Amino acid sequence: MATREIEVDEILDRGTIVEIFPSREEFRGRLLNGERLRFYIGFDATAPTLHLSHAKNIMLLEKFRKLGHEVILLFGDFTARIGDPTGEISARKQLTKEEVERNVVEWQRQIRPLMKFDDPDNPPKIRFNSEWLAKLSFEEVLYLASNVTVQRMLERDMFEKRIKAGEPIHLHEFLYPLMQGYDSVAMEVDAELCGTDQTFNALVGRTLLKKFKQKEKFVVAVTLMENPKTGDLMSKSKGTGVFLNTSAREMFGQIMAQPDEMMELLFVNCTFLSLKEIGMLLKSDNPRDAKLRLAKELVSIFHSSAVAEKEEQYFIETFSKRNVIVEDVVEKSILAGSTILEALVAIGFAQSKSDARRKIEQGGVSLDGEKITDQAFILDEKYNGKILRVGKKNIAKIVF
RNA sequence: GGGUAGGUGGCGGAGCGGUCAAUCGCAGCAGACUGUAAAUCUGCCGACUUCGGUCUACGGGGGUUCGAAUCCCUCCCUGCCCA
Repeated sequence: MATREIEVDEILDRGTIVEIFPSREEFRGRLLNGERLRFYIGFDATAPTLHLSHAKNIMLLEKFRKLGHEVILLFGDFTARIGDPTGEISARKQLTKEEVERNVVEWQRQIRPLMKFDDPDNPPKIRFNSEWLAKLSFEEVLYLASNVTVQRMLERDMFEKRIKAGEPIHLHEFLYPLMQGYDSVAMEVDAELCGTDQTFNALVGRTLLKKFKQKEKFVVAVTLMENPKTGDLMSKSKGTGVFLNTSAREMFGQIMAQPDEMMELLFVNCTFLSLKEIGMLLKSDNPRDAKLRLAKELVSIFHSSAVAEKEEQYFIETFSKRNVIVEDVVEKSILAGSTILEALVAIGFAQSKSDARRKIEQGGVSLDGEKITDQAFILDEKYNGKILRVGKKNIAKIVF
């Protein structure tokens, strides 16, 4: 059937997939010959917050699931103890079973809009790699390790970089690719989706699977959410992330705060718009309009189109026209009689009183549009319902 | 095991007895300009403060000194070279 081919090619060529091992053509052939393949993607579930990069991967996996393939979300609860070698020194704290379970519940809640968990015919599966990794004996680990050479390990760019930079590499970090590789063996998967930074690990898995089970595993390397201009990844610490567990309003704002050069990546990987339409949007006169559309698309996916519509209006009024819609602002309750300093800290608009002081001194704090200059300003009931604004982004209606 | 160079704020990296809450760069915050983008400019960037100050900080501990991030002892950690 030609329609199937078109579907498959769309997935393979959209741009999300960067590289396929051993080759795109072999993978395509297997996708088209009617067999049901087992896909998996691994997550480090140490943090309960997901961002769009996770979303992108899950959206891709969902496409394969819809084609009828089996998909597994693997939570690396065991590998999380080491952490993928990124430069951090020591073994990470082991998460308790409860913490892992809580994280998984939280994850599912956040990705529910992206994947049909309750599909009766082909539900996605969730697994944990402690299931097999925690059981390996030292002997088995040795055997595993005997299949990979130090030279091969040193090929990994991260290790190479660290050697060049004179940074330590701990021996246990070498085990990370082995463990991740063993996941493939334990689950006997046909394909692994991974970020391009994980290709090495995934390929180790390919080697192991071939050796132990005489099975060909495809490695599908997926683009990273990397700023094409600066090379920075979307990250929390740089404040460039778009997080999935936020309100529609915050998400809208986070998208609008994205650099222009991120738009194409986000459109292609995180929306369902056609490449043609994306191309047209990116050519529009004011990049801001394309970004508004992007924000609306994404908020629609994670919340609803009605909410997205409303948030767009809110955004335009509040930030473009600088009107404040009083009824529509988040309420923050504070204690009557608090000083402005205490209140700013209490509602999270300042990190400390010192920080709050600075913000006031610098003219960043206003109440109902009037700048506050007095640090000793007292907030009491007569200000109930007034709008407190700190900087551009922090707006709240204060209630007592 | 031997030698050698190091461990400073979110990161990079100065300082090597007082004037160090610690030069500078990045990141961050506030303001101006804007499209909650970028670039640019200005100011800020440990905490508390009755704005006089006070407290906590330069791997850990101990010491010398009126005074230590800076000197000494000891412990821990890391790179590199040799074995």
